[in-house]
Amino acid sequence: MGWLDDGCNTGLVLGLGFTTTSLENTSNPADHNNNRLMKPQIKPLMTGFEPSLSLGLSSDQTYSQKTAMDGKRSGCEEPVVRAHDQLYRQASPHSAVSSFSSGRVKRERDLSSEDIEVERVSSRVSDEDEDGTNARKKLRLTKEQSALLEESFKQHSTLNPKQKQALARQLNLRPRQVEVWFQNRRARTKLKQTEMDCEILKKCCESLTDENRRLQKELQELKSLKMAQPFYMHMPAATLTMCPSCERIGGVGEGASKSPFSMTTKPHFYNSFTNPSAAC
DNA sequence: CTAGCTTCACTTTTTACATCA
DNA sequence: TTTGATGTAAAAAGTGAAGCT
Repeated sequence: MGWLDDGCNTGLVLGLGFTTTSLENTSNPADHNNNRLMKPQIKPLMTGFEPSLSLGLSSDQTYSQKTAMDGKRSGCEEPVVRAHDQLYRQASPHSAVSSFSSGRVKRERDLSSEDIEVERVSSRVSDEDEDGTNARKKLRLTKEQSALLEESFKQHSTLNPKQKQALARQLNLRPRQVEVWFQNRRARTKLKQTEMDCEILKKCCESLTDENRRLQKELQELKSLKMAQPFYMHMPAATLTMCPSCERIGGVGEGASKSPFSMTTKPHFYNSFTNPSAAC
């Protein structure tokens, strides 16, 4: 980051520091599985920012496109269901066939006995489609199902097995489907949060850049002032002190505060680590 | 140490919708 | 105006790894 350099070679360093905590913890504090959300791989955005953090501008476009699309879609909360989709849902109310074919072996291995039992009960269609093929079909959740899942997600971002079972029964879905929905929902939440964090960081970056420019300019002005005043040149550096109370530069001895060279404005000895408000 | 379970990150597949010729 | 092809975003689901008990 070039704008962090001390371009004047004055020995003065303008530092940039940034620490923050999670802006929004979407998980429920009471959730028994909350600690899992703090795994190392997701920590960076949850716990702090490294000074060397770089921002990718490409995400800007992605973000705007996504939000545009979101807006577009949120405008019609329930997308128009096409005729064939309607038919599919109506003719096959147990449309939760999903991808039973390809992943079946593994999933049956992974399923708990309870899940398998529910699977048998609520497996709402056979593995084969109406046309007899074994093509993978995917469920589109109904508006009601999505609403209930969302409601449940607001209460718990993760589900324990009992909650999962109950919700699956309530929605007439397989527990695996509920599990997948929550998994994807968590991922989307995190992605959204990441995009928001990215936007905030970009704004902070811009603000810090401006601040840096301003300070550099101020530094230049001070240097030229220094050059124009031989009095300072002849003064030993050690005799220039900053009065802690009036924050004026003075020399040794009384009357120093009355120096014609006293600072009339507060100097910007600003530490971004302790004064982040200047940036954000 | 191992097994079982859960979650996550990453990926693939399917669906819905917009646009254009 | 209608229709089919195509592109794209979102959602559902698959897979493997890692952490925990």
